[in-house]
This record gives sequence, structure tokens and C-alpha cells, in this order.
Amino acid sequence: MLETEVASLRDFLLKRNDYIPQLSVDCVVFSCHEKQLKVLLVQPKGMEAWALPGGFVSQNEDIESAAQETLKERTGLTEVRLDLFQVFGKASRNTQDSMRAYFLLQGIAGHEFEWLMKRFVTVGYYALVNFLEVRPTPSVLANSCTWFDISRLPLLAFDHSEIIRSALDSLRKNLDSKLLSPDLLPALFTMNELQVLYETALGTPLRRNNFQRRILGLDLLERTDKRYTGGAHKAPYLYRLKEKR
Amino acid sequence: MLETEVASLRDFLLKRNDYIPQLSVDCVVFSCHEKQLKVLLVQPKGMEAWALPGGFVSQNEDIESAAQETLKERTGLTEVRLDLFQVFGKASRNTQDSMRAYFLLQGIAGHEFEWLMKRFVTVGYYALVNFLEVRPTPSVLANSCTWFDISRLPLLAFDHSEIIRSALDSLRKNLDSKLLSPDLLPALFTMNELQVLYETALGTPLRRNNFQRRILGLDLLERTDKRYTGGAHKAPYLYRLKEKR
DNA sequence: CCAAAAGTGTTAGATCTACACCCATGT
DNA sequence: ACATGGGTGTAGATCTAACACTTTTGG
Repeated sequence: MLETEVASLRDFLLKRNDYIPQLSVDCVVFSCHEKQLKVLLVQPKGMEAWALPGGFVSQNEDIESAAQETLKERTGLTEVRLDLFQVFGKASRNTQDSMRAYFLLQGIAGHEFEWLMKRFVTVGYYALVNFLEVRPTPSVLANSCTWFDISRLPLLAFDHSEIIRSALDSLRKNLDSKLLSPDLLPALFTMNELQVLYETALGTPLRRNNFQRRILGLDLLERTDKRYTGGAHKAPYLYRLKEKR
Repeated sequence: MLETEVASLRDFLLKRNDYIPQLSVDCVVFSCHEKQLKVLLVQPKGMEAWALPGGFVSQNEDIESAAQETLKERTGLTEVRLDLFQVFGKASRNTQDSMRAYFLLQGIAGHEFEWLMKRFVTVGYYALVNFLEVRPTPSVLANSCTWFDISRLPLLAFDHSEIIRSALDSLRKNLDSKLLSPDLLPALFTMNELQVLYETALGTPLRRNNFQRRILGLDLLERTDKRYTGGAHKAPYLYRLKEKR
């Protein structure tokens, strides 16, 4: 679904025929900023709880494309790697009750949202993006779209707390492949800048020298010039990602 | 869906209202037998290609339960661990064309199977089971249900070849947790018996002494008595799984 | 006594970890 | 000169792979 096709909540609800029923995607979008690991959340209009950016899957759309579309709408980013980490398909996933209350409050007629009241299976994707490149943008269905520190999450809707926890596990397990990617890193960066990203994502400090050896051992970086920052210390080397292998 | 509820293909098609539309589960069931890694496949009636055992998800059923139900129907096994390994959700997953030809051949009216002609998203689960405990049982929709060596697969329907490949990767990556499980192992077994299972699943030989050290290092087994087989050699120790930890 | 299978020991190499030291830089 | 941050060396521990040797068993 393109954002521009939807002007209101009612429009949105009436587009249901284009979607695969009872299937949604949720995107857990992480970023590192000022030594804090952050997650992008949205607050649907009229709701107290926050939720993961999510969407539905059109009939002629790959699931992953639907997730990409969601990511693009909320952040403006394209071409970011999204990884599927889990599917949430318990019959008891309770999205119905709060949804129903919410729509009734909005004055939407019952038959218009019955399709949303069914049980939903959601496919969870996660991404790690560059904080500064993101322009968080709420959909027409939401008041806000902003970053939250992973350690200070607000009240979350449905089972989104569990989904975030699961995504975080996957992120940390696959950090090398996620972080050492041209989507995320600037063209040139110092080893220390990279280390700070790792430490932020992992939530633990790392040893400088061992970190450097491990990363260089992956054989993904090449050293270029030094950077003279004006700091009163040795100028660090700059690194860049090697071309594809 | 319970097998007993379905007496014919037509019955089956008419149960569609109970299912989550456009969603299926596929089970990649592996076993080791006579040093061959095998996969359980079914051959739908009237089709040349073979397929993975699969099913649909009822409205009030966990996705994983649907996979368990499929596994139970084809193998008779209950309480086997099933792990979700991937979701196949490309819009181009082509199940439609061959399905349509197939149903027309069976003389089923068009409106009865239109729901099946839509694009399907399938959730892939894999299991490793005990070959000798399985009684392969075709559904009413299939002629056969049998094991195939992983190295000699028949013509496969849809994208099931890719799904099996992906499941095999996951199996090999998680072999310790899959294999060292009470579902799969007999109460008592020798280190060599275990090694043969590993070698079969991995498709590579392992060194006896290093294998033993690695496995015992996992701290999951305890040694019991020796087994006197009558063989002209030292009697091996028997091991059993430690209780839960 | 021998062959076969099982158990155990050992060594070289790699990898990880922690600590230590040296180098470059601007004040 | 020196404090600061960056680069590199190294010793010890741990893990791994490969090899060798010993032990038990029935013929």
C-alpha cells in the first residue's frame, strides 16, 4: 500500500480487499545514537500504547517488499536490509479486543473493520539503520513516530514487547553482518566509531585492542588514510568496507 | 484440520472457511536410517511431482499446532519438536498454475477451489525424527507418503526443493539441540551410534576421539554401564541424556 | 596372540583474553 | 613535556585437529 493512496482511517479500512487477510508485517527498526540503542515506534491515533511500525501485504507483493514499504513510509529509507527473524502466529495473539475498542471510539462502523478483528499472523523483520538518515514519519493512522531507548520503552500494544525482545536477540546474534554493511556505515570511519556502534548495540563494553583484531580478522575492511581531527592524540586510521566478496 | 473430518477431496475443499486464507505450513521431516539422511514426502493424487507434507491453519489454532497436526497425520508422531526455520512469501511463489491444472483434471468445479488458487504464504517447520517410529501415512489427497534419501530427491512441486535446502541448512546449524533430545534418541545408546547419526545428518565423517570430547563437553550426557555385544572388541559404554537443566 | 573397536593421552596450532607498552598529536 | 587516544606486542588460557598409543573383547 502506498501512503499516498490513503487519506483517512476509513479509506484505509476500505482497502482491505487488496490485502492478504489476517497477515501483517512488523518492522523492528533499530538505530544507535549517542550510545543508546533505539527502536522506532508509532503511536496510533487515540491509543495510549505504542506499537511497532507495521503493515499489510498486498496480493501481488512479496512479504519482504511489504516490510520494505513500511520501513520507507516511516523512515524515508530505501534499500535497507531487512531480515526476517520470527513469525508470531499463536491463536491467542490478542490484537482483537483493543482494536475493537479503538475503532469504536473512532466512530467507525462495525462492518468496516470486521476484517481487522480476526486473528492476525505477523511476520517480524528487523533492521539496523543510520539514526541521522531517518526522518520518522507517522502514518495517517498515527499521531507520532519516534525513537525510544531500548531500555526505556513505553507501554507497548499487543505482544510487541515480546517481538522487540526477540528481534534484539537476533540483532545481537547477527551483528557483524548487520553492522558491517554499506547501508549503515559512512564511507569512511575509524575503528573507535565502529566500536561504539557495537557497544551500543550489544549493551556491553568491549576491549579496544581485541575488538580491532577481531574485526580486521573478518577481512571485510581496508585501511585508508589517517584522519587528523585536531584532537590532542595520535590520528586514527580511517577504514572503509571492502567491495563485495 | 483433523484427518477424520475429511472423507474426500471435495470435502477438503469445502472446509476452507475454517482456515486462515492464503496461509499454509510445510513440514520438512528428516530422519537418519542406514547412514542416509531422509526426508518425508507425499505425492498428491494425480500429480507426478512430490511435495512436502503440509496443511492449513485453522482460525483457532496456533501455526505451530497446525504443523504438529500435519506431522501427526503423516507420521503418527506426537510431541516432536518442530522448529520454524523460514517463511516463504514471495508473490511469485507459483503454486497456482499447477494446482489449477491438477484440480481441473480431478473434475472439481472451478468455484470450489478458487480459494486455493490465490497466492499462498507458507511457514516452514523442520523436525528430526526416529525413522523406525514413523508410520508414513498419506492423506486422502495423496497416493503415497514415503522417505527419500536427501541425495536422491524426486521431482518436487513448487519451490519445495528450495524449502528443503533451507531446512537442511537450519538442521545442520542446530544439530546439537535437535539430535540430543529425548524425542529422538533411545534411552541408552553408545557414542558410536550417536556419531553415526551426526555423520549422516551432516553428510561428513567425524573423528571418533574429537567427537566424543566435544559431545561430552556439552555436559548433556551421562555414562552408564557397558554393553557387551559379543563383538570381538572392547565393550562400549552406554550413555543416556541427563535430565532437564 | 591377534584383529577390531573403544578409550585415553598428547602435541602443534589456532584463537581468545588480558595486560602492557609504544607512538603520534595538540596544548 | 605530557596527557590523550590510537596502534601493536605478548604471555597465558582455552579450544581444536590430528595423531598415537593402550585397553578390552571374542576367535
